[in-house]
Order: sequence, then structure tokens, then C-alpha cells
Amino acid sequence: MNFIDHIRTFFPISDAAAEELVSKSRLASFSRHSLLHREGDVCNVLWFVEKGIVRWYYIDEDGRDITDWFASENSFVTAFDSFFQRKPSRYFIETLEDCDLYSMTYGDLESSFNRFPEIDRLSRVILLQILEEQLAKNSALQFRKASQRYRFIIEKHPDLLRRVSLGHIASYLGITQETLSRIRARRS
Amino acid sequence: MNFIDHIRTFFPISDAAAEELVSKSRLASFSRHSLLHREGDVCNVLWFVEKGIVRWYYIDEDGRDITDWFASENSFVTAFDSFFQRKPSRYFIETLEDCDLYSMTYGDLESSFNRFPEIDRLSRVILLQILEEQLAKNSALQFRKASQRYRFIIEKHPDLLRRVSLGHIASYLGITQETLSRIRARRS
DNA sequence: CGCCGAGTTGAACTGAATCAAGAAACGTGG
DNA sequence: CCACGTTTCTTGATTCAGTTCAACTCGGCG
Repeated sequence: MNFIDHIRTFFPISDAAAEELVSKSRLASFSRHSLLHREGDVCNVLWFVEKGIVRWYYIDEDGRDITDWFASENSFVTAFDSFFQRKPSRYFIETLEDCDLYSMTYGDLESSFNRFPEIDRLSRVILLQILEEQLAKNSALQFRKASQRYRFIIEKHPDLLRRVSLGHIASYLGITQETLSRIRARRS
Repeated sequence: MNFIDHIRTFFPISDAAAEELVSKSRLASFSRHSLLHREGDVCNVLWFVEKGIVRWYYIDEDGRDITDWFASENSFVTAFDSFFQRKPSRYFIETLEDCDLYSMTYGDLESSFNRFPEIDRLSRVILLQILEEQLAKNSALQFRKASQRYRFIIEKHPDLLRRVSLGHIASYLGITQETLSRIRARRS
């Protein structure tokens, strides 16, 4: 599935603008455990996951590797704290499987913004989707106990359980791997 | 301070677009504990806090009232899960002090989008600010213990401690009021 | 065959929730 | 301006979920 088809499921983009986006993007393959973006860098690329899954994480004050987000097929990914605002990021992005990703540079997207106001609007819509998922994750984790957090994954992102290692999921949920393992054992 | 002045601190808006926004917005006063928006409604208004402080919260599955966000002077507020996407919200918004708020309806903003692409872009920039604060809050809370969460408030939002009741801050931090009270007692 | 990463299991410890009771602050009306 | 009720905050005792640390299992792979 091409990313234009995906966009059209939620945003009525014109053929001209679609053409523009396609001409500015290119498809590339990455083997698993490729580092797409590194903390401290200004992120210059917006990716769209055609196939595979990537992980978005940071290293906290205590040196722990904490997963903030996963993006699998039909998701846009970039260092959202960096890409649009052109400043160094605190996140890393890595592939967890072999991936096929469309990519687009900031410069190209910027010039598309100027020529097609609807692309500007599209980017707002995508940001809203991201924001909304963040809010949903927040309320699923804040103040909830481990078993409820696990249920969140089961209900909202069941595919992750099959594709991602337990340790990454545990840090995504804000619990330890051991606790997640025990919870999963209880209900099986 | 007018909201146009605030916008101009981070976005170079033209006089024409500024004029448009001013003409579409109006200033109103609300006494403390006014309910600006209710769960289940589609939020029709974007507010800008000229004076005062508002709280953004939801009721979770167990019936607990959980504060997700505070907005004080020079912040934009709306039900971000509802306003742009025109669907029912799961959040409430209420004033915590007597407030002066600029407001703008969705319809007016929508028509401004069409006439001024830069307003479209401005809204994207504002969304990014919101998203980034959410990300920062996430990483400040996820996996951190109560005393570290408290430090987050002290460092990033010290004014809140003076203006907002302890119970609201505790739920914002994802801990109980009793725990917050004890932490605060330890260091003072 | 033996190593290695990923997952499981166990035991001890601990931070925070819960429940319950008081103290302090606030504001409303007499 | 005081008195009362309400809300907000503090303090204490108990309980429990989840972390930590450590050992062990399992399956794949060189």
C-alpha cells in the first residue's frame, strides 16, 4: 500500500499535491536494528513505514533505555521534538525488523508547504493523530496498575505483543520486564 | 498582553492575518470554577488565557477525577481531542481562578484557515508546542518515582504549586495527594 | 556442543496506595 | 468580625503491588 492511499483514508488530498509528495519521497530498505536517528541530532527526515516496525526511545537520567513509541505499517515517524522545530532531539529511532520506509527531507517538505497549503493542513492533521495517541497513552498509563497497562496493549496494540520483545514493551508500559512476564503468565 | 503579541514571540504573523484573528475573537471573563467544556460534547471553542488558570481533566474508569493539564497566562486551550476533529471529547475544562479568556469558534477559525494559509501553519506550530509538552510530561512521569515527579513540577511549572490545590497537582503527577504532601514535607 | 539473548521464576525489600483521623485554611452568613 | 461548616492539607498505621537482584530455562545458531 502506497502512502498516498493511506493519506486518502483520512484526508482528501488533490492529485497535484499527491504528485508533489510522491516526487519528493523515496523508498528505501533498512535491515533490522538500523539506527535511523540519534539523540542530539536535528532530525532531517520524515519516514512513512511501508513495511516493518520501528521503535522510538530515549535514555533517561538513570541511563535506562525507555521506549516511548512504536510505529508499524502505515504510520508516519520522525523525531517530533526536532523535525519541525529544527532543534536537537532527545530521542533515538531504530528499526526492530527489516523495514521498507518512504522518506522525505525537511527541506522538500517545507517547499511543498509553500506551494500547496493543503499539505500544510495535512501535516496538521497528522500531528493531531500523533497528539491524540499520546493523550490516549498517557491516560492509559497514568495512575493505572501494571495489569491495566497490559490490557491497554492487548486492546489497542495487540500486534506489538507478537512482534516486539518483552523488554521493549515493558519499558513502553512503564513497568519492568519481570512484572510484565508475571502478568502475562497469570492470564494465559 | 494581547494574544497577537504572544503569537509574535514565536511566529511571524502578517498584519492582515493578525487583524483577521483579532476580529474573530472576543474577550470574556469567567468566575472561578466555571465549566468551559464538558465530556461528551464536541468542543467548539479555542481559548487563549489572558489571565487566570484553567484545568483540563477527565474521569477515569474507576471514577477518579484526573488532571491532565493546566493552562495559565499565554496558553491556548481547547479539547484537543475534539476541537479539530469535530468529535465528542473525553475531557472537561474548568477555570480554577477568575479568568479573562479570548475565545474563537471553530467555524471562524476554519474560515480563517481558508483565507490565510499562514494561520493554518500557525495552528500547526501551536499543536507542536502542545505535543512537545505532552512528550516532556510523559518522560517526566513514566518510570519515575514520586519524588522525581515532584521535582518536575518544581523545575518546569513552579507557579502551579502556588496557584493550584495539592489534590489537582497530585493527580497531574499520577500520585496520591497524601504522598505529595509527605514529599513536600520532607524537603522544606 | 556450548554460547547467547530472551524470557521466566523466586525471595526479599520498598515505595506508594489505602484507610482513617485530625489540623489548618477558607469563605459565608449572621 | 466572629462562628461555623466546608474544603484542603497533614500525619499515622497498615497493606500490597511492583522493583530489584539473582538464578535458572529455553530455543536458536554458529
